[in-house]
Amino acid sequence: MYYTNWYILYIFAPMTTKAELTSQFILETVAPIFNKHGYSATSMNDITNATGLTKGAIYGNFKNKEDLAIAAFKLTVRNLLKRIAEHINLSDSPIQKLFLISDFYRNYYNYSKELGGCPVLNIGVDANNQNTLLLEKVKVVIEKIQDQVATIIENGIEAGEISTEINAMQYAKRIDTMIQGAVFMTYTMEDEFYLKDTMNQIDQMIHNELKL
Amino acid sequence: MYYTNWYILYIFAPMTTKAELTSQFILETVAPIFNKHGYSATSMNDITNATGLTKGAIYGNFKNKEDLAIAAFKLTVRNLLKRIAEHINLSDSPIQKLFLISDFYRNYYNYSKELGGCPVLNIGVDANNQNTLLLEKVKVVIEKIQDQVATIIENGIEAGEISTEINAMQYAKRIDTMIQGAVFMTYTMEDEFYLKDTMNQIDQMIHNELKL
DNA sequence: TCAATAATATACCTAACGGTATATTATAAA
DNA sequence: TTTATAATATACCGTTAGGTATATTATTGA
Repeated sequence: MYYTNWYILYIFAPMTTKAELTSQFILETVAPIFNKHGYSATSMNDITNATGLTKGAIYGNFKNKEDLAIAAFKLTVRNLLKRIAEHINLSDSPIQKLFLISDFYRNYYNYSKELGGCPVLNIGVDANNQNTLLLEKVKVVIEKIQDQVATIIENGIEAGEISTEINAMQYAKRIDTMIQGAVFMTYTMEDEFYLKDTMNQIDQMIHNELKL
Repeated sequence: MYYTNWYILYIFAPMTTKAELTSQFILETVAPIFNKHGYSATSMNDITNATGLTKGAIYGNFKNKEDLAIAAFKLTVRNLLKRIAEHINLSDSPIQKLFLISDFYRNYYNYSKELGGCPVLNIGVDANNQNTLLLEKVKVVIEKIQDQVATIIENGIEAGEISTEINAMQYAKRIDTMIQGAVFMTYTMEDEFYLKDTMNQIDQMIHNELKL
């Protein structure tokens, strides 16, 4: 089925070609599917059905299934990181930024459900022993997040809000580990308690161990 | 290819039929494959190749792929739980049992690699939104583990080793959540630091918050 | 308006999928 | 040793997999 009424979109994005719009549309449609079902459980048929497009359109815009999966993961993560960054920037204080991180993940269940689950957890586990390229992308994302948290902690130390005794990267990793554990438990047990309680635990940790 | 030299096994297990031995052999061979690659990424061809048996033998002993996957998961978990129980029983003191739990997971990376990864994490994520039956089994396992940890904490309270203020189930869940987070991070980042450091963190928590 | 080209649909490829009916062989009971 | 049955191998089923060549349509620039 051909479609011609894409001029509406074109008005708002005059620099993009039709193929670019199609690519973006495919990615946005497909990203939550890959995230939910995993790489090999997502078929090209699922993709054509969900988009209403044909294989010609898909393969005209993406080299193959793997290329599409990687691009979809990147899109999901880009949106997620942007959202986290926005939330963190609600305060200028490093220690408050830390509390804003836990605050973000307090409501992460509802938000991430729209993404088809937590992309870091889902693709991380799915890609392990399956897809080296995809796993590498997940690693980079985790490192990026940890670096950001570590930087906040370091800024907190410099600002005199956080104890100089603290190993910034160690605590960044601890926070990230606890978050991922809580995300896994909440999804597997279908119970938000894990996310909520773990965020309380992180807050408690910030208060008792980091804060001066 | 038919095989006739199974009498050797038969001597040591005289009560089992040939089919039971074959079933067990299939399960032990297949369990790590399912665990590693997930349900849909594991094909019946993978299974016949790994076992050296044919589809006739597989489908003679198992109803279908799902039945096989569930049986394989159960086997892996049974062995895992047995191993944990053995380790916990190295002490009679509840508080020492808690330390033995973190001690067990300190070396969990090497052990679980033999299983094809952590079955709770891998199958938990893999089965989510994919396989209801399998997900249900994972839930039961997690509940079982948490109940056991909670019971140990309660025994610790009764024995006067642990503060009466402590909510046993809450801390059981916290410990479990932190462990799963660490397992995920260690596998995804291929870095044992996460498991080691998180176990130190749990020990610290037991010392500072639970212990009287 | 018309040609050139970009983008998508259609039809089809081979291989692999899970699963099954049946033939063949191994084992057990007499 | 023979016969009944349990267990496994073989050959095959229809379907779906990812992917592609080509036809068709949309869009662009002159």
